Amino acid sequence: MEKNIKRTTIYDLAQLAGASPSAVSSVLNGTWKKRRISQRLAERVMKLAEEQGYAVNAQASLLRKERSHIIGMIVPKYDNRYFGEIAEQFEATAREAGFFPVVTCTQRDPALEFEAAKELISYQAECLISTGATDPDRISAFCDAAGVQSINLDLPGKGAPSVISDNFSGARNLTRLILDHCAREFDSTAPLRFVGGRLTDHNTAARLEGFLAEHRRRSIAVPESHILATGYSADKAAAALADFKPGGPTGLFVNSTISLEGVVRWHSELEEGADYVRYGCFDWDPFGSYLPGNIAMVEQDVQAMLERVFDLIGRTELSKEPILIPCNLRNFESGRDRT
Amino acid sequence: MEKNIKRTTIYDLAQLAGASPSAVSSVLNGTWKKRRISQRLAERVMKLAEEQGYAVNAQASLLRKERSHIIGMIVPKYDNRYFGEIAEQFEATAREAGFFPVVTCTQRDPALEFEAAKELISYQAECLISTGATDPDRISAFCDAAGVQSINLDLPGKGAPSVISDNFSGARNLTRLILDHCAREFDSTAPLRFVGGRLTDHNTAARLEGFLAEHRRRSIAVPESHILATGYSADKAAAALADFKPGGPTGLFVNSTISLEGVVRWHSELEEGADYVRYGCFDWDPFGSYLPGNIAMVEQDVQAMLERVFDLIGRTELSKEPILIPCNLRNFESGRDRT
DNA sequence: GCAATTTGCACCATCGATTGAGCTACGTTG
DNA sequence: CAACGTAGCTCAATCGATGGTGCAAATTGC
Repeated sequence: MEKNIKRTTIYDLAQLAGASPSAVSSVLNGTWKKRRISQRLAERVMKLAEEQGYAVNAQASLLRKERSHIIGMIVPKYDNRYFGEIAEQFEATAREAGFFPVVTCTQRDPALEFEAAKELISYQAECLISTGATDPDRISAFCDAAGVQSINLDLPGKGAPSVISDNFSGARNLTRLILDHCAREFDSTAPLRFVGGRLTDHNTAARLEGFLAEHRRRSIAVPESHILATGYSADKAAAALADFKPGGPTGLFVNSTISLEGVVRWHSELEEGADYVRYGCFDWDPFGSYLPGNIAMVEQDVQAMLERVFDLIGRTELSKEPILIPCNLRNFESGRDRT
Repeated sequence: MEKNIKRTTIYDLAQLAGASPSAVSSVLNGTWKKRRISQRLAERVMKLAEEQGYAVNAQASLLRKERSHIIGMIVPKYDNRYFGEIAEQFEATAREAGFFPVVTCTQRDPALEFEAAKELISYQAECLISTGATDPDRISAFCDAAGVQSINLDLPGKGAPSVISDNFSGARNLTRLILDHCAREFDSTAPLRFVGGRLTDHNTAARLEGFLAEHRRRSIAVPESHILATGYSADKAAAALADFKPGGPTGLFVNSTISLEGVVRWHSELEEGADYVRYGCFDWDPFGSYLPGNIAMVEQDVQAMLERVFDLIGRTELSKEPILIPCNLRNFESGRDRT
């Protein structure tokens, strides 16, 4: 770290080895056999590179090469298992496919999303995955203009192919399970409450539709006051429920684990009636099954989603109709399925 | 996406604008006033750049410039709040400081850690943060040789300055709380069990020391069989406890939220005696306070850790003695402190 | 022993952006 | 009207790695 020493370059190594920079380059990038460099020189150069702590300058190398093999992803947050798993699996899958993954977290901030996307394109990313983006179309428009492929994940857009969960079916199945449970355990046919998320958000809207569809199927009317999609945060969910003191069997559909935090807080602070509250949550968390009253969670199939995403990479003329991936419903009612 | 169109360059824009590439360059990088480019030309170029979806080629730009402003971080996993928060806050702090953060996840794989570190250095990162690295010294040795600053976070190393939690004190305080609680609630002075982690890992070792120190202070002997540091995974923690059927008041010190998953599974499957189990966990999770039997969690102070890390950046002649950051003990006993 | 290969490398243009050093045309001043 | 200034550019070298081409020297074939 002494001063800002210039990094070692192939020119330095060439001098030390008494060879030409191009010979050094070909030794270090593995093309030396094709270029008929002797084993002797190759070994000398590799030893020197090791000693000098040489690392190729990717900027220079990529500038010269055709492809960057960089693949970018923007992600809103790392504060839940879903996005954490997406980032982790994306990196692993990308590496396996010979890409260099770069993931960046944009805090659900539309301006930052766009800035980050531009930065990734500056770095010559060959493809950009917008995960849960607030304004995916702005990003895909920019990618289009720059001639870079883009794919939406988790939230759909109109400007690029989208891979998303089948929110409608997942929500309908979860609603069905909670309603069934309330009927069985409490003999109740009261409508559930829908807590968390934002209706302007496609996923929340699709989940609400599934929620309502199942109620309709059973001819249960859902009053407007039961739709508490007041935003994404534990505090907002808790606030939305603050005044609600359940007077009997109560079922809740919780939209996201982050909202679940608020619901559980509300639930644990209830003075009475807590034992008659049952809920299920769209999204999974390992501790979810141990929360009193939680009877099921919907786990999105991250692996399948990413497989579809990687299928799309490099392909052209793709439909922009969202590709729906089924979710897994994890049922905790009987204590099973906790792994 | 039609074919592999060449990306737009300043040469393309220069042609379209009827100007020279250098004029275009200076317009787009903001130095045009200094270089006495007319407002008229500047506006024309910027409009064209917009239309053509121009994005500067960072490879070319960085190759020419002195500094990259790239700052790299490797992180083991995104499967818990601690590392998620580290990654998220690191990115935010780095951006504020004018850096371009690149975070990559290495799955606790030593080989991948090293590969990823080398890649980040290839990309001309000015500084590399090794978070929870299995073999941080190998990485810092390489960084040293390449003339790049490196800093260890979460787990210490000998080759670079380290910022870590005060695991000893945190563990001692947690142990104290659990022992106090067991004494108060059950009138028990039995030694706790230590579950999860690996003793070869510095943090586990330091926490075990804190755990033992508090027992010693109270003259409570801890049998070897109570040290169940059999690895990092829910399954391993559950397996370590599988044969243990508590015959009375029982206290557990759980080392990491990932181990906690296993402990909670074991706890929830106990046929009897579950009501007499109390535990606390080193590391925090938002659902932790709602788990039956969980009386406290240790939250590591990510913000403070990262502040110290950024203090160190760019400085030289730093001590390699680990910098200890105090942890926050979250006490759930009375239902407080759940936020 | 001489031509024909083959081996082993060096030379140099190139990728796109940056930046110090000009260069030109116009206007001003004395 | 010559000398000078300045606005508004352009030129060209440069960053480090790559890979096509070229060219001695060493080796082989006959």
